[in-house]
Amino acid sequence: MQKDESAELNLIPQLTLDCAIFGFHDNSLKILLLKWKGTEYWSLPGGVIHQVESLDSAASRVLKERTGLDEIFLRQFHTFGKVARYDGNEIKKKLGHLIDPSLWYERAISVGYYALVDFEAVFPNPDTLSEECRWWDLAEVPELLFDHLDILDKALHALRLELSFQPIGLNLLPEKFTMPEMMRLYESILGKKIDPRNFQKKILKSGIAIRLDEVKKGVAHKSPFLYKFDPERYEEVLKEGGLFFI
Amino acid sequence: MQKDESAELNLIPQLTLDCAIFGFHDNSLKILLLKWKGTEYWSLPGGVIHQVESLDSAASRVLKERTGLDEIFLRQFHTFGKVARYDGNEIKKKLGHLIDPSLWYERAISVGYYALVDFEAVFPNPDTLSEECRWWDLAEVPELLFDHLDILDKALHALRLELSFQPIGLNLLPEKFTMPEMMRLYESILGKKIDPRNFQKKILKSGIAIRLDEVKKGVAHKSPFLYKFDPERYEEVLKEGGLFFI
DNA sequence: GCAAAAGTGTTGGGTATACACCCATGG
DNA sequence: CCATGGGTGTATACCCAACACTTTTGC
Repeated sequence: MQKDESAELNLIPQLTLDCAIFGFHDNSLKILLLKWKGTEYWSLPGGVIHQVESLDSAASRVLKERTGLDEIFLRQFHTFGKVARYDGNEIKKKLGHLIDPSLWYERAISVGYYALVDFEAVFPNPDTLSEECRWWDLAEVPELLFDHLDILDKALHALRLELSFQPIGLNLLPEKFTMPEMMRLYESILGKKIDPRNFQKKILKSGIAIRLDEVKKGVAHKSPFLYKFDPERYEEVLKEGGLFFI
Repeated sequence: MQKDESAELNLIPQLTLDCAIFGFHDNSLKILLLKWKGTEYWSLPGGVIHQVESLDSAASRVLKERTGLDEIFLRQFHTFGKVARYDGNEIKKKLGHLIDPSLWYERAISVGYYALVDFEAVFPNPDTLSEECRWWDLAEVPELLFDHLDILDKALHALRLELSFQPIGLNLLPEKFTMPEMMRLYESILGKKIDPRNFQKKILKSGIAIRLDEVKKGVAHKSPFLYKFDPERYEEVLKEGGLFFI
């Protein structure tokens, strides 16, 4: 986007943001992606920053637009500032029918956010340049435009690092959840297997989750108990030094 | 700074960077600050971003200018994007004699970096708007301009979080150092006391530091042994899951 | 009844913590 | 010789990892 145009629209020039929106469903971690109109190319949802809004508000706005959710758990994790983040030729070739490449030749710096949302509560919503917005399993992510694979990698890395200090479970799981669900959430973020006995012991000892007098019905096999978080205790444990699963 | 001027100078408009440069000396953590010409006000060193350089290169450039050092350990930690980061009245009142406030009324977003340097190797060097550049003990930091106290706080917080995963010691200590020096470095970052016996055990068992056949002379009291890092082993330990002192 | 997933306890090894005294040096 | 900080070992508690079988349910 050119400066003149940015100025007209009251945008901060050459600055954008991109969001890695994570959800959890079917025992695996998902990421919300957009498909660009008339192409087979996908990217992370992103947006511009208005002169009158903070970076955080801009990210909330973008998330609200794509997911319909307010009060989303959002964390800024890195700002991407290489000189050649976009390849002019790539844009001309892949997106030339959609946007005027001359407007996109200028360098852009992008602030990366990751978001954790309740999969069930999201209504995915394409933006003006995209025709589809949907969840992808992390293991099956298609080729992404620009440097969005880098951004996604770094988001995942930040998520792993902060797993011990952020209320990940509270934001990615529904209000009532089972212990195996929570365990598989941790497994999919960490990329490794966890022993179910040790996991349960640790969670229950920490007190962050409480067993309800209720089991999950309608599933095959033995009915698992349902749990809910104790948000105050969760916060407390994270502040006291974290919840490590290394 | 206004867009016209940015364009002339080939700068990215409305985007700056600020650096929290940490050193370690006299058993305490220090931060490098600039004093603005004709005032008693201090701030973190910062700079602009040229169209033809990456964010990381811009930060390296600023650091080279302020410290004389190349190949500095630098980490981006957060981007500060509130709408009203600068207070126009504050600038007019405090810095009106130095800069034209009309040029600074425009909002700026700042990318924060922290740097870890060998205190002894630095030659502090003021920039064009400052008359002094010197180290301050973290416990005695004066009032800072703009939102630089926030930035410093967040830098320290990031440093603490990454203490277990980054080669902090290697970058903040001289080539040969004593165990109590290293211990007090950790103490000053974490803000708490560590047991010297347990500290030594842990460091030596990890293998990141090797005792030399040499003691530090010319100090009062018993001469402490000197150690040096084993950089490969240090990297290895950090990758394997970190070096925790919680 | 059988396949699939849930639920559950114990033990051994290792790691973190707590703790106090002697030693070397400079002044 | 004394004040100061450096150097060191042990005993204990806790935590974590390893490990396998029974139960429940849907099909």
